[in-house]
Amino acid sequence: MAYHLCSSPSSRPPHDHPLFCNSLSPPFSLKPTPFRPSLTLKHSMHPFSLHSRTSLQIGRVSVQDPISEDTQNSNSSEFPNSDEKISSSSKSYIWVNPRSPRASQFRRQSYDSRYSSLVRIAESLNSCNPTEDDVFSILVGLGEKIVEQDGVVVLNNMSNPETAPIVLKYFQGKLKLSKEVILYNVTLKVFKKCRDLDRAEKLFDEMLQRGVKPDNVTFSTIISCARLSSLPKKAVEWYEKMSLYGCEPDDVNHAVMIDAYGRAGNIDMALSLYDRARAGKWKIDAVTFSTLIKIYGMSGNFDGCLNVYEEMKALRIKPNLVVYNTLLDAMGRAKRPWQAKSVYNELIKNGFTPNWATYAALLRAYGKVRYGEDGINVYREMKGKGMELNVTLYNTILAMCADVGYIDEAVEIFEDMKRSETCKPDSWTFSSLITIYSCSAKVLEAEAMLNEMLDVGFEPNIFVLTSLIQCYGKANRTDDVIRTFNRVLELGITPDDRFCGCLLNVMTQTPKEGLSKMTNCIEKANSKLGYVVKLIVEDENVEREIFRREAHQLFNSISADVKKAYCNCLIDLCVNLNMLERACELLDLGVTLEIYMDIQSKSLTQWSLHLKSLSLGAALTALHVWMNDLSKALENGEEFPSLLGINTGHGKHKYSDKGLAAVFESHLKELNAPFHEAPDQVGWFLTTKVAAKSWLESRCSPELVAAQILPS
DNA sequence: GGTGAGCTTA
Repeated sequence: MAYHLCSSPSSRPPHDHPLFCNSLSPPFSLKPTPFRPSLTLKHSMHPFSLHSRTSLQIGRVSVQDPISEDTQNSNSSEFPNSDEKISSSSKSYIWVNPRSPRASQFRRQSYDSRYSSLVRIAESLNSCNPTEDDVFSILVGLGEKIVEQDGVVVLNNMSNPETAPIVLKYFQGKLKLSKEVILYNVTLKVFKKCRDLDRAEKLFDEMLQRGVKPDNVTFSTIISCARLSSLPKKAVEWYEKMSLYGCEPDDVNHAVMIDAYGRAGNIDMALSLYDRARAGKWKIDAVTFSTLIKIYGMSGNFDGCLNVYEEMKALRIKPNLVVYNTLLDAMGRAKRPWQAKSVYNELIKNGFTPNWATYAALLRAYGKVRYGEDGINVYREMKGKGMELNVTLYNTILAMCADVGYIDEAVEIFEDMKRSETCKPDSWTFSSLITIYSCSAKVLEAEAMLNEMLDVGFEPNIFVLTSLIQCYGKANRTDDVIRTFNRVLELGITPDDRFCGCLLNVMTQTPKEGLSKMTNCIEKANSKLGYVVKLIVEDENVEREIFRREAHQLFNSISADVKKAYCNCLIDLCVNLNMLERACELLDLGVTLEIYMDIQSKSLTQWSLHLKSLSLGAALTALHVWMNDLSKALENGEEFPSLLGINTGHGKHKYSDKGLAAVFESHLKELNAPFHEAPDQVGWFLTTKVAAKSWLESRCSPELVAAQILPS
């Protein structure tokens, strides 16, 4: 089943990107900024330091490398199924020589038949009325010769939280129990299956009242019930209560708690339990290791993930597929596709067969960093193996296509999906396709896809409407933007930070006459943002301090992942309106609030300006500030380094073939600046100390430079 | 009688 690529990304027509005009369209990147862990994770006891290189860090795999096709290896069974959990403790009424080989077989058969009848009884108890009459009448069927173990087996196979306590009561009344705690524990297990922590807690109180002492199993069951009920903090509470009841946590309790602490967001505690587990030589299995990798990944400590992986190998614990998948996912989130590829190769080498989670993680890893070809290769590999893709996998591939701007490929995959017998496009699918068209301002196609979505019965959601607004904005159709915005309000959808960011981005592309309409929308969507925008568009004379204070308050009120996008757009708006001073003010605020990090850097040999992830307006503003700083340094007689450089990044942003680099090249020429593109360093413009100094000296006063970079 | 896993988007 060959997959044919209709076009390569480079065959798309170049995006028009003139320097200063209303079509100034900074590639609007709403990528979340890397998560910065608030806790420093110290693992002093680890045999591997967090900075040590692990086997997966060696060497970078080329993007162009084909993904290994060597995936036909059969999966060796890592964990033979042990099916020996059922102990034979029932009585046999026919004498068989206990030493004969037939004896154990006989015991087993006899027990199996008893066990099956107990399971059947449990099943009827799951569906009967929760009354003593009904429950007891079923249990009478057990006969008079019941033993404690019968109660354990029945309750252990139950799932009805209303009848289970009545069953418990029956056995308590019928038998003199020697291990009552076990009956309580299996009843708690029923509540755990139903994620009913309330009932579990009530039963715990009841067992205390009856004088039954809880044990470690009691606690691990309740703790696990809490974490399955998405109440990890409750899980922590119960764990901390253990010693009050004379229970010392054991291996199993710790393994559960590493997970529960991780889910409760208490990463320090999770890791310190892990440290204690290692120091105490407790048993830690592959599942717990995968939990640890996930915890490190969530905290943004991606080297920590690799170290855990190395550590488990050092402890001779065999990774399983889930460990590999978790690691793959973490490397994707870390934006390290080459390491994701290494993990993938390693799991293949070790004989595992990739499953959907493996492929989904790989696709996300490639999509995030726009490794389009690699992503499409994953799709080809899955199709080549005849894999049945599910909706999520299709959606992940389409999201990847949206990330890298593969329109034709997305359409083909969408058609393939519609032909598939096992899954149908859902609202996510349509949302991705609408996004793909919107990012390229293909209004007709986006609208057609919207109609197709409505035809099959999906309501437009905030994702779809955000994309459409972006589409109309790019196509300069302000009235359609306003119409769509009103539709959002009519549908009762609350604008979120990203939605407002999109409106703001549209505004940076809106011709002057449309600005007041856009301001109105933004005011309705977010009054704080609306106010700052109004100050920029309508109030030239507002005091600097007041403007800064309002902008500061705005940045404090929005989520971290949109701050840079907002700041970029606001600066673009200022630059579009010839307000360089305001732009500088916002850039400075952005630096102060650490929205922008390390724009300028100085080493002994090189001074640099880093413009990656800045919008065009923000980058030009930063250049202006840098040039002024250099002039000041020259005036002050500061020693210049041998090299000065500007890094614009590779400029391969999706949907924009002309990145910052191309725009800067011509802009630097206009300024007569002696910076030249470095042949061996993509995205770098370099100059020497001598050339820089003579150029700075030849420039007029800094004020005139301002005029030079502004649109005429 | 006890732990326990990857699945999404602007």
